[in-house]
Amino acid sequence: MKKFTNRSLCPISTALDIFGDKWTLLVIRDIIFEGKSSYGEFMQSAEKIATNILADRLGVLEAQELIVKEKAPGKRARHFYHPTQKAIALIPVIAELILWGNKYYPDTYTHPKSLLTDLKTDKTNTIRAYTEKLMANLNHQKEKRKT
Amino acid sequence: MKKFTNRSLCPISTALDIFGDKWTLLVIRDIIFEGKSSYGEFMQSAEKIATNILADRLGVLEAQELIVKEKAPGKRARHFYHPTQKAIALIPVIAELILWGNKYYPDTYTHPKSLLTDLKTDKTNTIRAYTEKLMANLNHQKEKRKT
DNA sequence: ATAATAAACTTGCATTTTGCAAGTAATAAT
DNA sequence: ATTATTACTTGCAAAATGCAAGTTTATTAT
Repeated sequence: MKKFTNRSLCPISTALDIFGDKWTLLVIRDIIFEGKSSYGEFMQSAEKIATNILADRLGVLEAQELIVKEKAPGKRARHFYHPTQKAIALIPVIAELILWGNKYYPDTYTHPKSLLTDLKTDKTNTIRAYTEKLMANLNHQKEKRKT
Repeated sequence: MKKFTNRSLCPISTALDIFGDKWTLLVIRDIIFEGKSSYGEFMQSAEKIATNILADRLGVLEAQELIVKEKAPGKRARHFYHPTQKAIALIPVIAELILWGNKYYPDTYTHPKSLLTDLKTDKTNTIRAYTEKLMANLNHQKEKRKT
């Protein structure tokens, strides 16, 4: 696993200490915008992450409390990876990244396709909608844990 | 120099292909928020970038047209590195990164210190103010080039 | 009960990137 | 002419990445 060091007390560098690489934010993207939650689903993304890198990044994300790992009920040796509030709070960052990326690389597109058009049309409400939906799931799980 | 490949047509992965590492965005930060413009100034930042990494990243940023390199008039072997519109357009991304970083790592702070409080108080106008100031400089240089 | 299948990793190893120290080239001040 | 400053380049060790293959645990099929 990657070692974790804080290079400075800058909030940008502190954020980059966690996900300043080519892969970590793509896993977050898959979880947040594509609704993916399992190892196999992450492996299927277009960028073709290597299995050892994926395992490492899931470990980092869990250690930094951006995701929680849960045993899937009944289903084989399957696990679910769910976002925490800390990951959900990255939605505005990723939304701005999408807008920037598409502005300067217009051939790019998102999954789902509507995400990009929605962001261009009404950024604030699109971010709010994704955030609220994921926060609701998060509360729903907490409820389950209580019972 | 780092080789450049597009892993997919996702705007996020395309953006990360350029600055998905621990250093590139810090150089952009120095240029945009701290008004730095020379090699020596970048070297002085708290994170202590290695000189070969800095040289590499300045090359990437120039190749990707996020900065332009200019010979400093009269002054030694000095160069200036100025942001292009493409770099200035990253301000919203970095602003959201700052807010996220400080929310989950409250000990962090920005240079200048006012930047963080301004973003918390009025994100939209803070982003606009930084953007307009840098865009004005950019236009001013174009004028100079004409004469 | 046994075998086959599937999901989620782990391991080994070659390649690439990073980090650190030292050296060099071009210009300018003294 | 000598020294200092700025912006690099080079060499090398350490770490991260990428690829292929193997392992583990659990479930389904026979």
